[in-house]
Amino acid sequence: MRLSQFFLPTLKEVPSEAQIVSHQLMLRAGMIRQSSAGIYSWLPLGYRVLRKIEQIVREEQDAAGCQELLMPTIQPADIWRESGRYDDYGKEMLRITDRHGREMLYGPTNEELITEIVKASVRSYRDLPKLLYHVQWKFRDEVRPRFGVMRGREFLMKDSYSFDLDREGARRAYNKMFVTYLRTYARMGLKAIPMQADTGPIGGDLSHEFIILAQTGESEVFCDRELIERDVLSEAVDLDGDLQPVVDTWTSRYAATDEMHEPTRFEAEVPEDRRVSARGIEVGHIFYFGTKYSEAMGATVANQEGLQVPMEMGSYGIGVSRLVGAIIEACHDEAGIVWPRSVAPFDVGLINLKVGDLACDKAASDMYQSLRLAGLDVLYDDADERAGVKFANMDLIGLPFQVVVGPRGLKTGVVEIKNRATGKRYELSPESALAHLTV
RNA sequence: CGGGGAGUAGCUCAGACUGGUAGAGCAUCGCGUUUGGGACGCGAGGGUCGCAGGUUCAAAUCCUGUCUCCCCGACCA
Repeated sequence: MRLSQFFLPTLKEVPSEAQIVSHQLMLRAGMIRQSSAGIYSWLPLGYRVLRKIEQIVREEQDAAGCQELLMPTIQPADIWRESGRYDDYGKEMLRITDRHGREMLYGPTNEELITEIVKASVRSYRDLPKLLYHVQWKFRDEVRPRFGVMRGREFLMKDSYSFDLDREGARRAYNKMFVTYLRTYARMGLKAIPMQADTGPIGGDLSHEFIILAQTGESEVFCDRELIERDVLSEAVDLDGDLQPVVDTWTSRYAATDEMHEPTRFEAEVPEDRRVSARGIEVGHIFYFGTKYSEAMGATVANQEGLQVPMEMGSYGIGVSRLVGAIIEACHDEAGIVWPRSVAPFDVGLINLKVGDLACDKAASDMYQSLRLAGLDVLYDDADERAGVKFANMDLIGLPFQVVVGPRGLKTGVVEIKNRATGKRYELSPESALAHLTV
């Protein structure tokens, strides 16, 4: 993509409404624009990141045998009356009346709808287990939306639902999602720590929040350093095998948010040098809630004895749009965003320092071609701007690598590669620069 | 939902107390000088001062109402 053609409205100054760094940077980097309180448009750069995150989530869900479908955003009130949540959910649920006076709502979550779907088609234990998910916009009419996409009213969420015959089956599904979540966050360059959680309005008695550590996180968290140091992706796990031992290694170590924190237990269980107290952001939440919905809504299957039993259910959410903000909270510096490679909107930012200079234009354009041929996503700054502006903007949007083509380097036949995360620069021939970036 | 703050040019803000017909920096456009970390000079364009009433000869400014946004708290992916 050529920068001269890309819709990237960056801001030099910090808009006054943005208080936290991820919100400020998302506005400044031209990723989002606010439409109304807690509701945002995603501009091209932001949307690229959102889709990258969504794709990682999708791949990991698929790998766990979770099947993607898509449910509507607007739901009928009836099924929520059936579950008993129509009144429980309160004003946070956006209620709508259609032209015929039918009561509808913009879904804040989908337990009722998915239960309705599965109930209609699943009759026997032979049809179980089932793991289903979708990635879809939700609306929760928060009293106080804030922090940009971190607490928006409209947000993109991946929500999965498990259906099993019995508790053991449900536990297997829960464990599968537990492990899958760890992998999902790790692939985004995040350290996510599962912590025992309250179940809130979803209900149920087994639940974990996934918290990532970030200096500007909303809640205070306490955990064993050992949990942070684990390299999740290097641990090979068989998702179809028994995952309980894996889950146990995580849940046996101390990890708690401030509301669940027990200082005495913390000090008793964790050696002093491993005690971490930090800030955290909730980026996922998993629940086992048994037959709460299946019972209320009559979602039963015939078991081996031919008896009708309510299905055992769980639900599993990842805040996809929140993750965009959360990753920035965890990955930024003075100059701007520092994207982990896996979610970066482009792999490389190519800067032509002197547009109009024949040698620079040729070298930059050749480099642009080669990088793209090598399969990289490149943002090519071909705009006629001063060097300072180009550097500042490229740092702001945080692409993992910058390739700088300028008259100074070309004199000796080199281009410069800058690693955004480390700040290190390397002068290399165009060929070795290419090789360096395509390993 | 309780408490607080703010709406003036695309962005950041001044002007309001003390009413007299709107300003700066940045951004944009033109010209020139610059050109490896957010340049400089000259010139230009751009605002129903959130909206609706009221007071007044006169309202961005005073009064009333209303809408929106932000912050703190209780609630949440």
